[in-house]
Amino acid sequence: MNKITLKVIAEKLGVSVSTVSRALTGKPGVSKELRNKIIATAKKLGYYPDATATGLRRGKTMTIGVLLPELSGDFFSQIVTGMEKVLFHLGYRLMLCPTDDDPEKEAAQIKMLISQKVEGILSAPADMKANRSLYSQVINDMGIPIVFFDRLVEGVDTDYVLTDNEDGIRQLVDYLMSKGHRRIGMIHPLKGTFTGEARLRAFLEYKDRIEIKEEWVKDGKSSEMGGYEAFKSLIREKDKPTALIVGNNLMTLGVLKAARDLSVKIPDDISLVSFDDAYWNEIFDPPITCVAQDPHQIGLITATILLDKMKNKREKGKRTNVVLKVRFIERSSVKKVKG
Amino acid sequence: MNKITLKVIAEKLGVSVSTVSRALTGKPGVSKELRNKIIATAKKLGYYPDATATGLRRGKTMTIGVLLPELSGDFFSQIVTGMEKVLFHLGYRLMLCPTDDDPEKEAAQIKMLISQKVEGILSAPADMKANRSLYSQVINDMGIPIVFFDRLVEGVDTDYVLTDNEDGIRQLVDYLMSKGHRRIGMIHPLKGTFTGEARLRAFLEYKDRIEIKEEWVKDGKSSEMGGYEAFKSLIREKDKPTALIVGNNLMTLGVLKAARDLSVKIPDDISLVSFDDAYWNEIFDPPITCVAQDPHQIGLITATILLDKMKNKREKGKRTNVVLKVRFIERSSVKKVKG
DNA sequence: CTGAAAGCGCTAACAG
DNA sequence: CTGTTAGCGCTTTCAG
Repeated sequence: MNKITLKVIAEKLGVSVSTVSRALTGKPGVSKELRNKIIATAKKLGYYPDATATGLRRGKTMTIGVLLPELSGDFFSQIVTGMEKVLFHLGYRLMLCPTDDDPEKEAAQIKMLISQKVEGILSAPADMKANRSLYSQVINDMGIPIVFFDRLVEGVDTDYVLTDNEDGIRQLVDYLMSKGHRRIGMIHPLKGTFTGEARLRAFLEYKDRIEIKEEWVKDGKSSEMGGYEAFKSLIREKDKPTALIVGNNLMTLGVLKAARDLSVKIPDDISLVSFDDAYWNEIFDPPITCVAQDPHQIGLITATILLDKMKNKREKGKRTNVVLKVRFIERSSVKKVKG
Repeated sequence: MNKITLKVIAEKLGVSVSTVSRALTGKPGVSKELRNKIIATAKKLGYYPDATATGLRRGKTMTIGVLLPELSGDFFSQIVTGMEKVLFHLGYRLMLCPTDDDPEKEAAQIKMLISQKVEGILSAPADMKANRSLYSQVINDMGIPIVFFDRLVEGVDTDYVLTDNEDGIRQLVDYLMSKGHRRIGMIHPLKGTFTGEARLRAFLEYKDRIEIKEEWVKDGKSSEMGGYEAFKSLIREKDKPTALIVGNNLMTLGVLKAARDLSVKIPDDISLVSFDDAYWNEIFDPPITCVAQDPHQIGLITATILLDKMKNKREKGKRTNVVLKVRFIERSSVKKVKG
């Protein structure tokens, strides 16, 4: 049960360590027979290359760090699945780092990834500004390529894959208006996050065309629980909006639960539209009208861009910035009202 | 922008590398002042310890491998969140490895984890038997502790945290019987997986007490898509069961979608119960009766057991085997019928 | 085609 | 309290 290293194999075969290394890593410079013999005994002995040694020697580790708010929830896990799909076959592993949308935890994770000598980082940053200098340091001083997805940090010059949040919100509001709604509320994603700010801002731009009371706008904290609470307090107002925009799919879940608990009928008592689709949105009664992103696709694209950056590290100035459109899906969670 | 290593710091301060190492790792044997000075300049210079070097030197890496069928889906991501909760604060990182329930991919991931020198592995194995000898080799030859969760591999002697699948199925069937159902079908999780086999087997034990036609039992492949297809083909039978057990929450989603697409009314046309709860189960119309696991809890327990194994590596014989009970939740997806 | 040698950055005896 | 030394296992010149 002794540890099997190159040296052990080399001694067993009476050759040198470097030859064994070359044979096993598929490098040229070993006769075919010798190579096969080496491969055979490596397998027989149960040799597993030591990634820490390789990593130390080469300064690279074949691992990609992924920073994201949370593992649970449909949206990010779909994204990660997409990333994994493109990266796994190329031999890369993912190191997933949940930040809980806490900039300090995010910073700790970033430092950890630096220590790990990751070859690249994919990040949906916790906060729009908090770790700006750390991110810049990673890119410039450490030379680790970063691609942001879903969210970004202002002032950090790098590639990103975002969704057109403004357009998404506009599609939602315009639709509601077309159905006669003029009094609209919103439960938006966590304040401080890129998506939270962007979606809220886009919504508030309608303040001259529709009625938006301050009490109709709540921070749903991006979570089921937050959406649940926000809806409860919003629906308690005597003067209610006729329609509500919910800023992501987790919060929609919470809102629906709250509506059920309080016997609020959708769309009769209040109309509802959601940013993000989800498998269950179509099954609910009523099915939820929404604008849909394609998280799996986001993952694929983001990973592909990183790969490209890692390959062509020369073209320093090049930036790939993608902004994806959402898809509007009309279902039955909005009723027509008189202006 | 040169790489900052212990050596750089040492030279800058005119001390030796080992002193710097001791100071930075909090080991005794450095005067308080010197230590502070070292810590200060390390920070000023932007020093990040090289995990590959530390890992190589110590043979340990502070990382835990997690093998699981998939990242997406509520169940496993909740489990992982639980694991992360206990492991992160102790300085461990998780390396998540999706297997897609494919034993070959699983084997590749395991070998990768060995190479990575992980300190422990948490696994929901892809197949009940496929990688038995590899798992045993990891435990015995490599000395890497493993804890199985949700599923296990037969014949691999190690700790595990499972759910009482048999009891869960029994509660479901008994409940259906109490509502008068005697013709029951099942859409079970992927054949070959521990949970798939266990839940199916438990169900089939009722074959003398209720009617179970062969066409009423389908493999839903553990996925939404699989559940969707299975339900479609099942409901097409002229002779249908009066009630259906769906073997996990992803498949339930698919079944509900199919029911909607085909205008099959639940519970009027067919009654439904589900293994696993989910946030949305309560919101659906009708809300779904089910037996619930607590995935977050599973994660916490599994991680805790692994931690314990890593600490007390001496007690080789000790095994912690947990079997968790499910919680029955009655909602409205089953109607009473006449026996 | 093959071998010898020099480290990658860090830790852990062992001396002093 | 601090420094010196010897590697961890691997890759990569540089010779032959």
